[in-house]
Amino acid sequence: MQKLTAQRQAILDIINRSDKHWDADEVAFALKEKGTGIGIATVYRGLAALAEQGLIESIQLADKKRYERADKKHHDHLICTLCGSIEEFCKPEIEKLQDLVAAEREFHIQGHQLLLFGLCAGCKAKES
Amino acid sequence: MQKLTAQRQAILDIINRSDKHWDADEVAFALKEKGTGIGIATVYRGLAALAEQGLIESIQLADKKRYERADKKHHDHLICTLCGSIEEFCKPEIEKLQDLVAAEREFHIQGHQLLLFGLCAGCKAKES
DNA sequence: ATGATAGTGATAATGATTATCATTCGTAAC
DNA sequence: GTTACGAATGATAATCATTATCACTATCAT
Repeated sequence: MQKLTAQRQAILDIINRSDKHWDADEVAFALKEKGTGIGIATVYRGLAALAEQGLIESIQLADKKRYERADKKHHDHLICTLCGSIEEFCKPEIEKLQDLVAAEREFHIQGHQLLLFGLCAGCKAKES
Repeated sequence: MQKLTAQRQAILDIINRSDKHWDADEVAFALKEKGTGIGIATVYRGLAALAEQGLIESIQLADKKRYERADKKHHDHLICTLCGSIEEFCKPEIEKLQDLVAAEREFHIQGHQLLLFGLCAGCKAKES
C-alpha cells in the first residue's frame, strides 16, 4: 500500500548519491537546488516511508533523525562530539554478543543502535 | 560550580528510590505528589546537572531523555517496541570490542549508547 | 553588609516532527 | 472513457520535549 512516487524516488536518489547522513532539512534543500521542490511534510513522510520499506537506513541522534543509503553492509556509528562528524564501523562480533544477550532474555530483536561518542582523530589532535 | 541544591537533592532522591527510567514529567509529577513542587524548568536543569555530575545516568530515546540511578553497574538497554518496557543488560565483552574499534580509528571514546529494540518475552508470547 | 555567582520559576521561544485538510494522482472497476 | 477509492501531496497549524529569558532569590566569600 506504500507507493514509490516521483517525490520519493527523488528523495531516494539524493540519498543514494552520497555517503552522507542526511536530515530532513538537508534533503529538502538538496531537492530545491536540483529544481525538484518538495513540501517539507512530504519529505518527512517520504523519508519515513523509504526507511520503513528498507530502501534507506535511519539513525536516531539526540536532536534529530538522519538517513543514509541502505545499499551497503550494516554498520554502526562513531560520532564526534566536537565537530559532529560521523564515521562508520562494522563489528559482527558485537552483533553476535547482542544476539546472545537477547536469547538469554527470550527477547526478540528487531533492530539495534550502537553509538560511540567521543573525539575523532582530527579533533583529538587539535585538543592537545 | 554546580551546586547540589535542595531541589536537586529532591530530584536525586526520587530517582534513587526506584529502578525506573524517568522522564522529566514523571519526576515533576512525583515531586508534586510528595508535596515538593518544583518548576518544570528547574527539573530539566536539575536532571541535566545531576547527569553531568555523574549522580544519575541518562539515556536518550527517540522521543525524549530518561534518567536512572547511577549507583549500579554500567549496563545497556533492551527496549520493547510494543509495551515500551525497558530491561537492562551488561556485556563487558561488547565494551571491549568497542574500545578495540575506537583504538583502530584513533577515536577517543567519551561514552556510548547501545539500544536493542524488539519484543520482550511477554509481548512475544502474546504475539503468537 | 556587599557583591559575585549560581539557581529558581513562570513563561515565552525553539525546533523537529506530526496532524489536518483540501486537492491531486494512480489505478482498478464499470 | 468515466467513476471511484485509496494513498500521496503541500501548505500550514499543532504538538511536544526541551531551552532561553528574565526578574528575583539563595548562598557564600570577602
